[in-house]
Amino acid sequence: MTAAADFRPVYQRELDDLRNQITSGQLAPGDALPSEEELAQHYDISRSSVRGAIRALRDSGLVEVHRPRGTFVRTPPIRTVRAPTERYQWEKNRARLPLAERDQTGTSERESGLEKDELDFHATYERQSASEQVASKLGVEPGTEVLQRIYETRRKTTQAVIGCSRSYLPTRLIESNPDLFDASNEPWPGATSHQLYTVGIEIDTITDSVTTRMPTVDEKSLMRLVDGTPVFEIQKISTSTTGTVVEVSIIVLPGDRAELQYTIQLQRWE
Amino acid sequence: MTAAADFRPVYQRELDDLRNQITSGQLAPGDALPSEEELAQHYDISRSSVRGAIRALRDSGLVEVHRPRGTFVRTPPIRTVRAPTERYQWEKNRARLPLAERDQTGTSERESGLEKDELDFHATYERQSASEQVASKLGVEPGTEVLQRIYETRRKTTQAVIGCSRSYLPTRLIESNPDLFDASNEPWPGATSHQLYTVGIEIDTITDSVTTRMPTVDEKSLMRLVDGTPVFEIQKISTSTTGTVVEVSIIVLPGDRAELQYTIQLQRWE
DNA sequence: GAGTGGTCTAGACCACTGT
DNA sequence: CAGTGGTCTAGACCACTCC
Repeated sequence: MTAAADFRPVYQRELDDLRNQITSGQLAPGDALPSEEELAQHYDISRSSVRGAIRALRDSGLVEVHRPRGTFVRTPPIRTVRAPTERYQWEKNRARLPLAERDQTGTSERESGLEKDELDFHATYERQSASEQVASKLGVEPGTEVLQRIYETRRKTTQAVIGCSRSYLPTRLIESNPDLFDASNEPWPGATSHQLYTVGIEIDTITDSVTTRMPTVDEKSLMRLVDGTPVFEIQKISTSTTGTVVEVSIIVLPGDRAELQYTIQLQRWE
Repeated sequence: MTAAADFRPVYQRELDDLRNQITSGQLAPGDALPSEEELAQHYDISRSSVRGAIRALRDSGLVEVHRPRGTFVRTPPIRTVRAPTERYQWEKNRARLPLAERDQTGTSERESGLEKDELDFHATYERQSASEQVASKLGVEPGTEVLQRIYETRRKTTQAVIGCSRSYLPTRLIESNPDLFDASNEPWPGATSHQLYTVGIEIDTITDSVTTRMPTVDEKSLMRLVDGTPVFEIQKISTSTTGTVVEVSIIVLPGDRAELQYTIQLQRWE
């Protein structure tokens, strides 16, 4: 039914209308949208069509649903800057400091801008044989024994995961220090840089390969991601001063709350 | 109707089933899914519910729809690696080479792995007053005159946009060379590095701030993105050897076909 | 012309929240 | 208890492509 002056799908009118109201600020962040029933009556369309429009708004991150309270204009999330260029150097410098200083601040606190007691940190260790993918990155044969370490940092208040990483180290490189196989030593003061330092390894180069994708179902609920939020996946490869790949990490970060900052210093002319 | 042995939504059974078939390889990339009607009969649910499941599969990038041919298992797209760490240095080095050498290969070809004649390159220039956002990045007063340059690189065959960037230069810095205001000189051999070289500017540091988000409606159709594909947005800030910000660029890349690779060289111990 | 997915309607019941 | 969004059904018509 209804006038067909418009050739586009019925719900487009509602979609455009709401989108305009939001981007123009007529509907401010935090404001509630009318209920689906009300919208259906207002635009004289069925509730299914209303839901189509709202889905489009969700997918583009403009609104979020708090069931069963209603649908609200989304407050743009604050992005935490992660600056690997400086961060990795900072970590390396800390590795040779005395324990007292290494123990001061962990990397997660430094970067998230949160205090130690606002964060829950969790580490799981497991000896594994390297999958094909990990092996090829590490430059070892598939099946070679590696130590898998899974790190999760959560906000204490909400228990939402802020960042999650899986790290792989060939066990052969680190077996001279049995402490490195014991997860209960985490959080290790001075992080991986210091752990490797105890077995005589110095990191020379780190390569971050950054990709973006939609989260898996698990990641979505773990990180409390709203619909239409992508994630960063960073593959971090650390090479030692002897040219060996010593660690591969896969880091997943919520795409709406993270910003990655890389600084490239160019060589001077002349 | 139907047995309620399962507490989850009706379409979950179909969703899990199809997801397994795809990840296990039972349904290979390129294979067609059964039609919505067939699926509805097979799982004994309504077509709307089938569509819910298919939408979830699309959103997680597992299938794509070629209307009205059918729904197909998606072939994982090939990611083109973009390595700014080397790329920016390469561009800078080229700036002082003779014209003949600068003219050889452009940056877009080098990085996309495609030949010059497979790409369509388009540039638009416009003098503007700086928006608040651009001005704050450039470190100038809002309203200061800037040159906006919009670059679009398309695949010649499909006309799909491979990358799009908007660059802003304060006109004051470059007014000594009128050629720099003429878009018909694009593609300029040696790119921005050489353009700035002609007005005596040497770039010292470049900072890339990488974020990820869902594309706007326009970006989605321009880049021919399938549903559930995020984009990278890179804010590139170039600083000259005198410490002045000379260029701000905003680069948007398709998230399913791009990979960003940054290399961090650490200082040696001792 | 057959078959596909896109859109749409007009109903219905549910779990959950806040009052 | 009222009101929300989530799920679901059983129909319908359409534009489009491929044969």
